Amino acid sequence: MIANEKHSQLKAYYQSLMPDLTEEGWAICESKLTVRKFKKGAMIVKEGEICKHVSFVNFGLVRMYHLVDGKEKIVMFCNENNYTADYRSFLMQEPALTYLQAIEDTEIVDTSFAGLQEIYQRVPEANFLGRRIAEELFIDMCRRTTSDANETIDERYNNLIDQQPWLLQRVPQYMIASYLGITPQALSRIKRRIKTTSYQLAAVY
Amino acid sequence: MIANEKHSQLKAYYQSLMPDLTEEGWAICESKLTVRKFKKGAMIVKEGEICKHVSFVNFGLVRMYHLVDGKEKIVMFCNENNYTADYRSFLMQEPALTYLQAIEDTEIVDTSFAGLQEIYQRVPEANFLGRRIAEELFIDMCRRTTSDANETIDERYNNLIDQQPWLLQRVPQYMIASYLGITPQALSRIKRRIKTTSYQLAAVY
DNA sequence: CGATTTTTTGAATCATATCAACGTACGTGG
DNA sequence: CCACGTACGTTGATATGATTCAAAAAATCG
Repeated sequence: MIANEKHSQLKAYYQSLMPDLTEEGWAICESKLTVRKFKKGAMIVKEGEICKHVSFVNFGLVRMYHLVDGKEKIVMFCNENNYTADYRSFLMQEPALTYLQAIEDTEIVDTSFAGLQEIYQRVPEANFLGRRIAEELFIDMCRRTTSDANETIDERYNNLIDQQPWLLQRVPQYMIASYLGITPQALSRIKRRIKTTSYQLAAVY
Repeated sequence: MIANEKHSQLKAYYQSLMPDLTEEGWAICESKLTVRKFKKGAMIVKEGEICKHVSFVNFGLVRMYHLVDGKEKIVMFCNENNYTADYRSFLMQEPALTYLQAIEDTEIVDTSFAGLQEIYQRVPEANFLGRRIAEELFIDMCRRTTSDANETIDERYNNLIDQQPWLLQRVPQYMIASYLGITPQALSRIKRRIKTTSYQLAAVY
């Protein structure tokens, strides 16, 4: 079925977190899903709106950012096979403090707040899933905070090169800079510094 | 009963999050609880150890901090009627990246990792609780991140005065500075700046 | 190819860190 | 009760690193 096709990635994701999800359980979940597409640059959530869905990214790339004094500060990027949302806004059903924007052509699978509550009620395993998603998000945030606290900017940029090299391919540098919490100029200077440093290291051998 | 006495605050907390928790359910939870006391200055969790419990604070005050280049960076304070833990370490059963220290004489109620898994299995509502706790932690972390991203240090100090005035009473200034991510000297200067600014404002009236 | 966007570079400026010294408060032992 | 030591807070001088503003160079796209 075509409907199945659209949700196959999400089904795999569910099954990886809930190994004993039944077909009936999945059918209930699937009945609550809707698919949306966004062109590159389109806004998915705007500050002040309530974030009405949690959205699983089938393909594409989404950035989450704050707008402060007219300047963007990127909080995170979400690529395919991850959930994206202003999860705080979604959970509390309060206005979002952030923007979510597709920065590539993007397809997402939405679950509404009411739909998720129904899933929690009718599919007992799903509370486990909800717990695991919140825990994962929390752990990610810890990682980020720890890295901000413990690492120099040079180290954080190097880690990004190691751990998310695809970001450098898919995202302009000024967004990387924003994500690292510095200006594009500062990042440019860091790159130069790292390049010359690694030449110096190479010369030692 | 004396045992009940020690857990009464936690029971109230559970009931606030799980209104339909049965007495049987609570009894199962309670059978997994243990109480520990720490003198002011005692370490609850050290970096490199696995955080074996989530701990509900009956009374006292706990700080969570990183040690980086021999310097402490405080991440959060936990006072009575809150959970404290290196929750990342606890969830993943991996070595902690942080320290937890009692900075007042403190009494906590522990739930072990194994104990919590058993609670999740035997008390269905508890998955909901676990989800809510993870969600709460996540939301708190969002708040913190948002505030770090959007506010000047002056604003963050002012917000702290408004929102957690008890911290100023119970915690030395150099810890507040560490929590705000600045040196004690910088905080001292901020205080002076704010004082003179508010005099100037007062003079307008 | 030309137009626009993105990145790089330079110089001036600002904020905070750092180093060092001094002031203050508190508590303990003589 | 006072004197001293320790811990905490304040203040000043200097250094460091990032930001800002401005402009040139490079890359991208229609």
